[in-house]
Amino acid sequence: MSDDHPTGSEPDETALARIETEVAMLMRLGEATRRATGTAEHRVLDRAAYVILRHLAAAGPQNVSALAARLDLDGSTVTRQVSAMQRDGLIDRAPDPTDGRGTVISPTPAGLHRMAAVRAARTRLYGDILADWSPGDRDTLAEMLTRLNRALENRPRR
Amino acid sequence: MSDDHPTGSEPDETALARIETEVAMLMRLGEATRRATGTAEHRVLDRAAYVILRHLAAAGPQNVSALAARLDLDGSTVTRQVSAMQRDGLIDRAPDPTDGRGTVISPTPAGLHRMAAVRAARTRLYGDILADWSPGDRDTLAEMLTRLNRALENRPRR
DNA sequence: TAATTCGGTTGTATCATACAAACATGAGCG
DNA sequence: CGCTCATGTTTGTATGATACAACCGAATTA
Repeated sequence: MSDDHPTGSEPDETALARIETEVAMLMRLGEATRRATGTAEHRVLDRAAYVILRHLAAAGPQNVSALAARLDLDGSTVTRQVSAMQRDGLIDRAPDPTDGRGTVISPTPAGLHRMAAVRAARTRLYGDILADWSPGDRDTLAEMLTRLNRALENRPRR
Repeated sequence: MSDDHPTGSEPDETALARIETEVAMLMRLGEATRRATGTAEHRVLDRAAYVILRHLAAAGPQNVSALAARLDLDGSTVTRQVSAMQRDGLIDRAPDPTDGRGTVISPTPAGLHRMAAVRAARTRLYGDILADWSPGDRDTLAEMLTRLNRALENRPRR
């Protein structure tokens, strides 16, 4: 690659282009990795189901809209996700006592357990994948990913 | 792995767990970001269509199987993707002269043009999102993402 | 109280993807 | 050579993830 631009050397533009490239690739490979994390017995948690559980565990029970906003998903998508998760016993829905319209979603013990299992499996997988990385490099990667996500979360919305 | 565990503070395990968390989140946010890159006129390139074009541009024309292996996709998925891309004039298919079974996929000028446009738009978007990052941090992020992807590509396959 | 907004659900559509089966072609072997 | 097996590709079918629009009921507000 590295099509030389006529504007002289621009290391910054190059970094952005590389970030763009690698994020796109990570989307693909990460998807494949996710699929690879499933074992026969316990169905793989959906992309969204997993992050929903993670978020409920981290930030406490909350309603559909809050989840949708946080995960940048449409409300209808979250509704369907939590419906499926309720069917599977991963979350509970209860009417919001303070607002007759809302329903509060909370993880069930089974949901938390499943989430932890998936998380452990994936963490193990990353341990294998990054087996030959130094602790310092792992820390740097974790740090950079965290900062990237925070930046993405704060991006100006449509 | 090294003899991790109860050696007091274990920054390494924490780093892996954080990486796992942030990759999962990046999958979600990156998806949203991708959708946000589309303008009304030109349809957003699919997740796969974009990486297929990128790969064809970088590694030259190749057949369905090679693309599938490289992108960790099922062959049937690639077939359908390239069918759609052919319909849209983004790629050409020609019988492989050296192997009657194969078809060689190559990007069309229109496909390359579209790819470049999407790439530019996304790079610009990342420029906005990372506006307040130092060039050094951007380089570090790019570097870490690249290394992560290389590690994912080399992961032991099923 | 009527109008409006807000939270949630359902209807419908699209895309992304996989697995299995079918099919054609190439390769190796008796 | 002709059979068998592997390989490249496609098609059939299923599932999942997701959005947008339309809708309903409750809350808020003018």
